[in-house]
Amino acid sequence: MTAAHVHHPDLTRNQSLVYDVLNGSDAPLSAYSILDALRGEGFRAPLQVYRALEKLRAYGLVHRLESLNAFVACSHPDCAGHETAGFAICEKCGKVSEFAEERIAAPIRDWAKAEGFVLAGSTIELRGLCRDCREG
Amino acid sequence: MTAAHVHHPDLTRNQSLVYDVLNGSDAPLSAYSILDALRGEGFRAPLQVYRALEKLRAYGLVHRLESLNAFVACSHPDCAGHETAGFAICEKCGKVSEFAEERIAAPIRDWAKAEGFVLAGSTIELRGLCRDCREG
DNA sequence: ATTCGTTATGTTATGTCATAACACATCCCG
DNA sequence: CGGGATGTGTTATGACATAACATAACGAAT
Repeated sequence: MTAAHVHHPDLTRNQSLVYDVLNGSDAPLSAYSILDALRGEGFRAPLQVYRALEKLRAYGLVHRLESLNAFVACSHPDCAGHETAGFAICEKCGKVSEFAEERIAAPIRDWAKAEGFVLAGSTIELRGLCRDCREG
Repeated sequence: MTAAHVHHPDLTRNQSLVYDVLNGSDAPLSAYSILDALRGEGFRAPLQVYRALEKLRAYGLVHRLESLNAFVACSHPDCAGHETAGFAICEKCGKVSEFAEERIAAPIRDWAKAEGFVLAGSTIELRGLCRDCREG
């Protein structure tokens, strides 16, 4: 676990294993990929992964990418407060950049307020080519 | 077909049936719900639905909601040009409001440009309570 | 230290969403 | 009318996610 994430309970063994796999990956991973990566640690069933992911997401350590059905470790020191985090997904190399831009989040909150929509959460995912792949 | 959508080829029978089901629904529908709705019209297999949806999305008549694994008819007269449409999904009544706010799209394009990210498409989905459900 | 509620885990089975592969039909255009 | 492109039907399979139930570990209060 990184020193930056100090605001959540200690992780259980399963949670820690799942987090480490995600944190060590360049690209998002599906739950079943995580399962395969942890068979050597005794994992046998999808629920072992999904239950750990559920907790890790609640702690703000992991995000789900809805457009990929996949998961990533949070790249920010204190993510739990970022209700409107966004992700830029490179369609060539698969890497994901997480951003928490107030310039993007603010107009969304403003729109919701003007509409009378009580905002509980958001999914913001961009697809395209990252700088490296565009140049390559 | 609505008079507003005049910029795409005529729909085939399957495409038209799928579009009508979506257009007549208050809330997003899964592909399998659409399939069930069309069994009386002779639909037997998921592919019949998915293939129609694929075309309808290409025409800009239908959107996919990634966070729900479901589909909605487009609510705008000319949606094909809206690369950064967003959706507000009510978690109580299930209704979806589509929006195409330049105030939200512009800062996303700006961020992408500053990052050197070539934007190909985006998913913007908000979860919460719509005005009606908040008041109810 | 024992009881008891809460949380985590293991396991099997099932449910839900989506596509591969192949065959056949239809349409349109030259 | 011939031939490529597109649409359709069907079977089978792959990929993602959860229900239901049993057992175990933990932690606080007595």
